[in-house]
Amino acid sequence: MRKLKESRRPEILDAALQVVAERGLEAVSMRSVAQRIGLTPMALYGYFRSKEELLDAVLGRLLEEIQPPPPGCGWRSVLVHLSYEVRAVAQRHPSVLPLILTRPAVSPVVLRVNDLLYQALLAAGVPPAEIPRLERLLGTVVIGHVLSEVSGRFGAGTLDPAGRRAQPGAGELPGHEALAAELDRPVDWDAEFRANVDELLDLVERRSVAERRPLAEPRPLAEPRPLVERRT
Amino acid sequence: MRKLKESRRPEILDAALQVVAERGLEAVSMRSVAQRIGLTPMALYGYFRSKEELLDAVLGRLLEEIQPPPPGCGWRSVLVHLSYEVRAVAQRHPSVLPLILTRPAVSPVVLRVNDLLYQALLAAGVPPAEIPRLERLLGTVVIGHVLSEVSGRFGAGTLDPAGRRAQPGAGELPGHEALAAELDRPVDWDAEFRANVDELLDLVERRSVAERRPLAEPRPLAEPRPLVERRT
DNA sequence: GACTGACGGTATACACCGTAGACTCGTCGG
DNA sequence: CCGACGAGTCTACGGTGTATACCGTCAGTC
Repeated sequence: MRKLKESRRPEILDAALQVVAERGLEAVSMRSVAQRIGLTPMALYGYFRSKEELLDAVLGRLLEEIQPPPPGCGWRSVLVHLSYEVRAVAQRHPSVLPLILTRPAVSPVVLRVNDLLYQALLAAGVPPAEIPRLERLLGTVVIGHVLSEVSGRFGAGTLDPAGRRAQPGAGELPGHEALAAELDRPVDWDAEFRANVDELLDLVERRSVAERRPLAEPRPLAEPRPLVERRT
Repeated sequence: MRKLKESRRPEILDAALQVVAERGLEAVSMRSVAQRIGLTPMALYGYFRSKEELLDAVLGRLLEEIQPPPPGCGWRSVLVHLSYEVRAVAQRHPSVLPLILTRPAVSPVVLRVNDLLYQALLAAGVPPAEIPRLERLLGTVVIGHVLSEVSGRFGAGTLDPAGRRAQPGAGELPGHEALAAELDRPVDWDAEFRANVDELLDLVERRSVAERRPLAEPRPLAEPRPLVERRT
């Protein structure tokens, strides 16, 4: 039997990942990827219809690296675990990450992860009408944070606050001045990520019906607000 | 006096915005932009050192469209206003948005917006040590939501849930099945954005010291959309 | 054993891209 | 009048994605 056509797809994706790891995302071209495995650029078109489709496949491969949560742990642990896994994958392949918001990313693996999120939110006792929105919010926060961390939105702008304050006319930025001490302090991104996820999960917990377990810590008057009514 | 070189920068940025509005972000090239105002591609290099710098300037121009909040309104109104402004700008120029997370975006206008956020959080009574993180979280949620909405992460994948459930082996996605009714319902993205911002601001309020006003006070459910109308 | 597809891959070509370098002007101060 | 200068052009180079045509090699089948 001849070697199946599908059999070289992983090889090509590996090559693409190598290129992106070594020389950045914009160094990925059909020529550079093909050359790495001794092929002609046009050979890749037997496996992917376009460069776009190849990049989508690269992203899919990345997402397959996220490990499923250990069975039998509570909903909160599941959500925490998945958040950390996403961040870990992102940190392993920082240059590829921008694809995740540029491309629609509808792949089986995304479906599976989403399903785990749905199950966890169901187990948490969140009313079903709220679940899709909360799942999207959680995903947005996790992906948004990781992407900002990796692609520089949190980077130079935030890390050199002294220079930033000096830039415009003096006294133009009273907020920055009042917070100078805090802004100069280096940031522990791990801790910040943990705090954000934790806070989001508190929010989820507050949305759960029946308050199955009254929040362990005495949280001062967190009156659950009536939801904005959605219609349509 | 000779016409200053700086004088044509806005013209070039307008041309770039037209190109991106009509033919998408990847249709922006030095050639296409220059042609639109009757110039040679190389002429642009007198105003921008590279295409990258031009795109950064385009993004900066967009951010300048966001209107400052009307003076004298409360911290919560300020934050709501700014969130909605960002979303409005994004919806006016959806194709340009991916730049905002791809590029570091350190510009004076970003500084000014951040400063307004800092001031609002200070006014809310949030302890200073918490403010930088909360500002980043708020920004991440707003930008992440808008970007997901615009660039398709919320799009095809979520909008055709029936087809998605049919894709993998039956029974592989118990979460999706349990939520089928909810997932089939069309989504009101305006309402979802409002709800997310509102929830984040509740979170901010809960972080504020002294609980200056105990939240029992009836807050108008629907924040009236900022009245300030833009002109350009 | 010869014939026939199909398949993996190649070669060539095209239109386009960002941009470096040298060039041409029209205008200005002296 | 002259030199300087700055805005803009021309040409060219190396790179890109990919459409089209082509080729050798194998699996089966007669």
